[in-house]
Amino acid sequence: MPRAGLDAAAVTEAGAALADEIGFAQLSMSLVAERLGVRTPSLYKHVEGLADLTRRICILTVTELGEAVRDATQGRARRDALEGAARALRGYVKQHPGRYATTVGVRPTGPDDPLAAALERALTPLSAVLLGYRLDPAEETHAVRMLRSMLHGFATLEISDGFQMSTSVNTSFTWMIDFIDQGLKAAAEDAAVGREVLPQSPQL
Amino acid sequence: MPRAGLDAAAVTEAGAALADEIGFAQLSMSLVAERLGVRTPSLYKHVEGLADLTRRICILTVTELGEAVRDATQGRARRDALEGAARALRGYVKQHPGRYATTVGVRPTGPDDPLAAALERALTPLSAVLLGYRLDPAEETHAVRMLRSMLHGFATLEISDGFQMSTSVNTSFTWMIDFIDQGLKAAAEDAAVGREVLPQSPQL
DNA sequence: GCTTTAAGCTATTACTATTAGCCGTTTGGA
DNA sequence: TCCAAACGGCTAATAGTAATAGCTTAAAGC
Repeated sequence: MPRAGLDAAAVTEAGAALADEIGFAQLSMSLVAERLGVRTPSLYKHVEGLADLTRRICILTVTELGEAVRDATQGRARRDALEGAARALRGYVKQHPGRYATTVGVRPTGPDDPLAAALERALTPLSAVLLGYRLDPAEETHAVRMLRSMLHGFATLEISDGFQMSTSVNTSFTWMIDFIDQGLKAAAEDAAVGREVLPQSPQL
Repeated sequence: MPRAGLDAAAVTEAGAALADEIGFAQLSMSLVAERLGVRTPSLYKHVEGLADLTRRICILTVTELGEAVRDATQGRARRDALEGAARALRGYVKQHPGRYATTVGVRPTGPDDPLAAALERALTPLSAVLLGYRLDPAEETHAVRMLRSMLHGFATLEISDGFQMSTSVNTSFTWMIDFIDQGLKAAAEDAAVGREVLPQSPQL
């Protein structure tokens, strides 16, 4: 019996691809094994089980997503960066709905969990986008959470075909980006007014 | 053998309660049967299977959610109504995470699907909230979608403990409501400027 | 009170994940 | 180069899942 040359990464990649094709809910160890031309129990030499496989796909996804958002915001600022990040995330989710589904409802088990690091790396470019708006530092966490909520919510509703009406989803998406951009500008102006009264004013 | 007096509604309610307690992913026909003091196959006299049960829980959830949002916005307008709707939705999801999980990734099969009607009823109060801001009618669908995305995204991230930092999630939530309220006001002003040039101006 | 309907049941089938243990391949050291 | 140990595939078996078939009896209607 020849070896298939598998390892954890290959099993994870096969599982991720399969999840995108048939949906995360339909993902099973047997189907992953079948795709790899191997019997089901063989997978357990590389991953600990379905839960472990799901977790590995999740980490892969968060990593890929973070890189996509980072690439899309490099060298851009404010609205350009915001739009780049938003479109990158939306595009990734549309292209990899099965992978993305593995990320909902999981959280790091501890600070040394590789998922924690991946999540932090993925959120960094979002923070960077907001940095360009020069918000009140106290507001930044709130803004990241809002941005994340909106993008995550939009993407999940879109892939499940949650938007009923025929109105263009693309137009709604652009409208939403504009809405956030305008709101962040306004919030930044408020913050700038606050900064003016400080001694080390940036205007001088 | 005495009868348990079950029907589809009772099975659905038991399933919904169980999903809230143990999580939707752990929901099974056997556990629902156990909770109702009945053998598993007996459930099939009332629901067609796990998929059907899930669908029924989903419809129940969307209905309850719509009622909660409607009650929370009755007699209020603009920011008050917005905050009421947002808090009602967030509160429901926190209280019924299992029920809510059944609603992600499902969509009506057709126009006569009871889920379609329930969804429309649930979205009506959201539209009503936005009506108070007197947006450009062409923007209203976009605004509903944005609002839905943000609230859905925030709620799902919160119940999965997706927000890492220690910064208060409550504060972030209020900040987000303010952000939207301010943005809608600004968008409404733009729309009002557009209306001014029309003959039947509302100012007169 | 009898008949019909329907709600429970047991038994069974066909999946699923997972573990135990075998056996041949590959690899690394003498 | 050969041998041993580690490792990656396998078969077989266990337990839990959804779902169906068909029996039996309780409830409802004439």
